[in-house]
Amino acid sequence: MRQSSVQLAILDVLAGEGDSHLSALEIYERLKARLPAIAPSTVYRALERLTQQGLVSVSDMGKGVTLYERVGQPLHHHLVCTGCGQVLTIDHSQVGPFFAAIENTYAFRLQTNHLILFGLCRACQAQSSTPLPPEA
Amino acid sequence: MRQSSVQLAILDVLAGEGDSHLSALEIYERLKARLPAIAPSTVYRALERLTQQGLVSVSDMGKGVTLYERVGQPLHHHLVCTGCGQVLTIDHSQVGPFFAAIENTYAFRLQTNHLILFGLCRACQAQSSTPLPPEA
DNA sequence: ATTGCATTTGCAAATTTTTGCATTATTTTT
DNA sequence: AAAAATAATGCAAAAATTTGCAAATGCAAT
Repeated sequence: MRQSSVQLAILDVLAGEGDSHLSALEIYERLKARLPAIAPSTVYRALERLTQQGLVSVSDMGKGVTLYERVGQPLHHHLVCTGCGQVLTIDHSQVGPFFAAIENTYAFRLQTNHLILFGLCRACQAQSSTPLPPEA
Repeated sequence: MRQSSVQLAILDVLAGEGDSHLSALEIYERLKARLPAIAPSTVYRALERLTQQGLVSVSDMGKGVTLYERVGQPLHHHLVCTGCGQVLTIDHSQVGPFFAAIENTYAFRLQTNHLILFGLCRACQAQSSTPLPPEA
């Protein structure tokens, strides 16, 4: 794998946005400022390589688009509430031992470093078990 | 949530294929036999509901498409090798305790019931650390 | 059975993502 | 430094997925 200006620019864009989650097309838009002739497919392919290299993580948060984020230390993961859309960030310490166990059991070297788990947050659990009564 | 013929038909199609992984469009094709006027968007939306209900699981295996599978007991998960594409199936017993810990720690009720983890299988690990020498 | 309401569906259009291929860059070899 | 080999890029087209909206359907309460 060789040096790619696009990859560097993508990392820079992600860092510039405070390492928040951006979609491929959002990254593409921001990239056009410095690389006017860039094509969307190039962004998709560069993101794919960055992901393979472990520099970027992919998050399908249940929106209609895939989001990308720069991988930094410490690693983190997310819980996404399917009720209210809230996103909780969880520390890698909760996940690391599980990953290690998988690697040992299956002689597998994990590249996934960013887990997205869906479910219901406490508030939405309460709401779904006790539906709101109609207004008095 | 009410009764939907499309949802029932989808479950039937998935069961008929031996509960293998099918893409939304593959399901759509098979559905057209019995529901000639069905639209792709209907399949996507029905799959989304089935997923929310925990009856179907979603797998992005790294191909260009999302795959769907009927959820059955016992639950299982997958390790996908990014080197050779091989898919290992792992038992839920490896994952259950981890899920339970997350639920307790964050008062979160997980709906995710099918994990896809990427990495390198043993063979591909060996290959990547010791690149094959050119043929003699 | 009929009515009223909320959900699901089909269709068309918009978006997002992937793919094939020729060209351009970068690295490696000579 | 050239040449050869390999990987990245741009472009256009294809494929996959999402969205808006009106019509159809299922459910519950008459």
